[in-house]
Amino acid sequence: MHLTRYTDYALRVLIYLAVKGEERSTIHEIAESFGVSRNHLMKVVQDLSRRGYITTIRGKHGGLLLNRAPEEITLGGLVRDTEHELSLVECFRDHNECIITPACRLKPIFNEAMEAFMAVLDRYTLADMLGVRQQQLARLLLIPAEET
Amino acid sequence: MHLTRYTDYALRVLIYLAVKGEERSTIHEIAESFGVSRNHLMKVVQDLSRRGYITTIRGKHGGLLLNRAPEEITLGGLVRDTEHELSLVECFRDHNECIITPACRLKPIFNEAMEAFMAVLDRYTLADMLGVRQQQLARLLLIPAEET
DNA sequence: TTAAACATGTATATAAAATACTACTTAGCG
DNA sequence: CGCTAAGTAGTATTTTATATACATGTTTAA
Repeated sequence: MHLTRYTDYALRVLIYLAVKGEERSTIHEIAESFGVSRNHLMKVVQDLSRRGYITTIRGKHGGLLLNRAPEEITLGGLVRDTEHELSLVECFRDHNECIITPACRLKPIFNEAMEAFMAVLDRYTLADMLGVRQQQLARLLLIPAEET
Repeated sequence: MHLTRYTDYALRVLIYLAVKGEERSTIHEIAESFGVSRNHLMKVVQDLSRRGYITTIRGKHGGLLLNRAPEEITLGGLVRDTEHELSLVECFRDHNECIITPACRLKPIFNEAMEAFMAVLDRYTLADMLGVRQQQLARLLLIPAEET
């Protein structure tokens, strides 16, 4: 049971952008920072852009910026947006062939568990990710200190 | 985000055995009933046996029996036993290379979410799976009605 | 008008999971 | 005593999802 790297990377991009603040960041720079595939990050970035999380600016001196306040980006929302397959077991999927489905009580129980999981994530926002640790994060990401 | 079929099948085996009650069931019969790989089920059964969930009897007229009362088998326990990889994102694993881990607040949050998820599963037992629907389950599984 | 940036589609590689295969052990039954 | 139905165990193969790479296009500031 785990989330995909896709979701993981989406979170990292948002954290990076939030730490960097007003200044533009490039995909290249973020990929370098985390030591992950630049091409894969591109897909993630496009998705985040299409969904309105970030703004992308093409051309020289282009880059990425957060498009929403960190306080308004919930973890739950993001996970729901980027994790396509949230179906825990076969009976949640389209091609379910489990014969006991009509009488089985597992589905509602797993549903309840899933909701409890998401409820926790809904309580936290990107702003909660930073907080007092913003400076430390900036250092780890090799982002020059902001003069805030 | 989903559980493996391995866990799914483990649950199905337990449900089958619980519905069948006192009578022995064979792996073959269970695999047929659900239309799943007999060989894969074998691994699951061995695992359930090693962990004390079920008793296996070799030889002619052998088969499987539940080794604990359905009321004492919790969903949470089973999932923890059969789902080996409960690490949601990279920083939960052994070979974590995410550079912001020391300052990152995601891990404790995901931990909390995971605990909320498991807490729900811990509240339900195999007995809850059957309840009023036992007859219907027996019919779906093509198990001759018990004279209870 | 060029270079730095994002955009898009397709192809390949990797890793995990599922399944299949093979050989073996146990135990009831005739 | 030997046959057969059942579980045991290890290994190999296939499948699938995910991740990564590659190739090419588009935008825009300098």
